[in-house]
Amino acid sequence: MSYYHFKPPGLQAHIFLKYDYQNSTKTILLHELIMFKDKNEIVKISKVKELKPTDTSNMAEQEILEKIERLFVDHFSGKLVDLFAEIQKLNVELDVKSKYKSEFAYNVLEFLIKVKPGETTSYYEIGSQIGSKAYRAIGNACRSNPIPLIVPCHRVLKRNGEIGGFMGKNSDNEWETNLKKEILMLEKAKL
DNA sequence: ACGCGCGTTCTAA
DNA sequence: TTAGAACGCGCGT
Repeated sequence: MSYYHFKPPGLQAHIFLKYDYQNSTKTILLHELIMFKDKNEIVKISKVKELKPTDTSNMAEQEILEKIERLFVDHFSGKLVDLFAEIQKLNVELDVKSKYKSEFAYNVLEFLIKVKPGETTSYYEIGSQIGSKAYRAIGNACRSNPIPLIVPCHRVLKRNGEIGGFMGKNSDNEWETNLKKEILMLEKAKL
């Protein structure tokens, strides 16, 4: 298990990818995307999870990671990229099934990937689409999303227009909720 | 501001 | 392993 770190200019967050590189197939299996306020947190997590940094001697691996980074840089510089669709065109497999194990959570995921940059939805709307009134449970499913941004849980708002929580935090003026707002602004979504 | 609803996770047998 | 209590990026009143 390895990690790759970068920071898109314009976004107030560092991005940390946790992945495995399969040498035989030259593909990357992406397990997790984590966002951090500052770089120190990244060092902490990588130690705890016993992750090795990217093997910069492996050109094929490095190349895929830089392509992924480019997509994020483009996206947050205003060129609105469908990250889920574009990353699938690279030699990357998204490891969503290990976290989205229940049928319920998988339904939420399937709906989320249809929400494109600049659009928003609500927990209520997801509920009516998947035939459930468990709005809080939908929130929990979004929270367990292993790859935020790529699976766009940040585009889900409360029905009354409030921002709602993000990455475990739900009170105003937390770094996480401000980040959610910032991302949506960069995506030029109507709030 | 309070009660509700319901999938998931935690906890104690 | 299994029931049941507790917990939540919410909703309606």
